Amino acid sequence: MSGNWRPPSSTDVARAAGVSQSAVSRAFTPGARIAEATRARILEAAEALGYRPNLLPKILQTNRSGIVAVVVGGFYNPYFAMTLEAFSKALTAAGRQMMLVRVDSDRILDGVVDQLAGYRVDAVVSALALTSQAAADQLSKLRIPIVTLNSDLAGDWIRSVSSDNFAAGVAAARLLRERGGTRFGFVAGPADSPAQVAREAGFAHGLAELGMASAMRAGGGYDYASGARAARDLFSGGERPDALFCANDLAAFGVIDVLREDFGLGAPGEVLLVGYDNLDMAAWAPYRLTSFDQDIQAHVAAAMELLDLEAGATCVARVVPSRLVERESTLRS
Amino acid sequence: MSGNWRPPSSTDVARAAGVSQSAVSRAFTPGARIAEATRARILEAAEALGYRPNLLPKILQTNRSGIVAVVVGGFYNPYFAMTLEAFSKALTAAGRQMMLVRVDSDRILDGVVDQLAGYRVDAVVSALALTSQAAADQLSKLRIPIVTLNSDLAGDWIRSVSSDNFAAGVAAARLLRERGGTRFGFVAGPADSPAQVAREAGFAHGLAELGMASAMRAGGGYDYASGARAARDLFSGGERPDALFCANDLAAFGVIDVLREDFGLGAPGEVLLVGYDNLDMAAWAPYRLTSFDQDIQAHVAAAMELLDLEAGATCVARVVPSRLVERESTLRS
DNA sequence: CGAATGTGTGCATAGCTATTCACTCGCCAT
DNA sequence: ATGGCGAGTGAATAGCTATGCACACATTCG
Repeated sequence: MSGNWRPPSSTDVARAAGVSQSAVSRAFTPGARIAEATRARILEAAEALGYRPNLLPKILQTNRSGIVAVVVGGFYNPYFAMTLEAFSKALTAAGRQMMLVRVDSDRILDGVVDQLAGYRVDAVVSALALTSQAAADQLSKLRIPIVTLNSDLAGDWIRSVSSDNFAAGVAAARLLRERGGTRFGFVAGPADSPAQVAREAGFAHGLAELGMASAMRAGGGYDYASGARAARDLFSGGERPDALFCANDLAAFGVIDVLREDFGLGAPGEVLLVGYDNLDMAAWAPYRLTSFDQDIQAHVAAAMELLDLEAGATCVARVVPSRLVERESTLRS
Repeated sequence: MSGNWRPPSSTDVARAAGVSQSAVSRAFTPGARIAEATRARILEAAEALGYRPNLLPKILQTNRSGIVAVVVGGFYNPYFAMTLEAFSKALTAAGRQMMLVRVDSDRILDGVVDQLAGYRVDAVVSALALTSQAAADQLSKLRIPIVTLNSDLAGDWIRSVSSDNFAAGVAAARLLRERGGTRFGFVAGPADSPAQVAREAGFAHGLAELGMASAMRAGGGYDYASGARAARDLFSGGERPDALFCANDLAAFGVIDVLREDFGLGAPGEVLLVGYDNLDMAAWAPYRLTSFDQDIQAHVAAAMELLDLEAGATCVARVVPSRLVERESTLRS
């Protein structure tokens, strides 16, 4: 109604209850020294006025906002949604708020850092597949802690949580060999993703250990279309692989659909397949995909711990093991 | 390093540059009266100190934080991820920040409203399937505008954006009839979702208009498992439907997989199917599901408009038409 | 009964920025 | 020459809360 309305302040409540502003503050501060009768009167007045304590002055003094910024690159992959959900739960449980920041590629530099600093966010979690070292350096200079997921940034205020991508790659090679694979293929993710690089390196290492020829290679993205393209590339040539490790589940689904539709190769069946992320869909009937479960709970728990490390001198890195969940995609028909 | 470090303030910069605090403020305020030479000297000093203007004092005075809270119930449905992504883009483009709040059921009351009010969020967007009227009333009393998506809350500061769920239900009935359906079934979402209720009502209305018998009914959730259960229920009895309208795509996928696996009913084929949301997956080979596209861009654009309506006296509601995307699930084999 | 302890309350202040007001110059026009 | 004007700058202030300090009063103990 009125043009310049202003939410009630503690002073307004104090006036209404006939006490001082400090009394109001104490009424809302657990453990503060205040008579129960006074407290009741104040709460009543506050309720009537619709008063809620303004958090900003406290933040202004302490420079601790209780806000954690989570930076993501997009949501096309359900894995991000799962991570976001887990983070949201954990932050809420810790009494903190999540500020969600979405960036296209590395345009993060243009003002986003300024914004985050301006709001005095307590820390930044980067769930970006690719993260800009420049942005990280800026945040470091501002002494804002950063926790990266599956990334390989380094710096004073940077901590990281990763899957043991390399070990999983090795395990994938062993499993596929054990199940009877002889001609191996790797469906790659984007080249600038450290997770992709480590998974591929691990797979190559595992194959070498087993004395197998190195894998054929296709793909180059974490999305469905990229997997579909990779499958066409791999199976259009003369020498077809019979065992595939895919950089993630989403790409694996693209592979499976193309194999079935375009090449009549029913999976499970003629081609062995392993993915990564263990999405809900991996258990669905058309896929039944063997996959590495990233144990998001553990990732998030580790990240939450690292958030509050104030020292920040040494670069802390945590590695969370992935758990292999085997389904029919690694069974011969 | 030092225990109580404090980020540089405008006063620190002023001291370093040999000017007053107000000059520093003006150097960072576009269009402020300041000599170019002075400005340059200040920016240099600010850069050296790593100064970023603190946004909190301004918020403290204006009570406008630039933060919009987005409330969601979970991310299990990729549709939420798509909505979130679109909102994030729109808010960033408008120079605002997103605070993401996740609530289990209606525990939103327990402190979340207090938090949001405390941070002085400019508005709340509720993407919750089910939303608590009590929470909405609290926010209204605080004069915080709310925009709900596909909900039916009402109140002074509440605006809503919805799909034309009823019309889509009618359209689904007509399409299924046109394609040859004779025995209809409805796979329901959760009973407390207004969207579910409207879709079902529209479907029933459409069938009645066509002079068909009312639909068999099963399900009761928006998730995959609920759809799977519904399919078993519907096809275990004697009279099997041959045309299904599913409350959303996720449930439809569950239906399709069960029909194929448990009953050998290939879809597309013997059973006609229509879903809702037009997820990416609806286009994938195992599904090729006819679905209603909610036009998220339009939803978000409408919501962004409604956010800044300051008047708030009348309850504004926008309806966004859904677009039918037909695929093979509505073709007879 | 005096001192000491404890309880409850008010006063004053820090924290940082944008903005208004006032002031000083230099310059132009009358 | 002098009033007026515009540009550039500094001082002061509002905005709200938590908290340290001081004070008043009640209670208990020696």
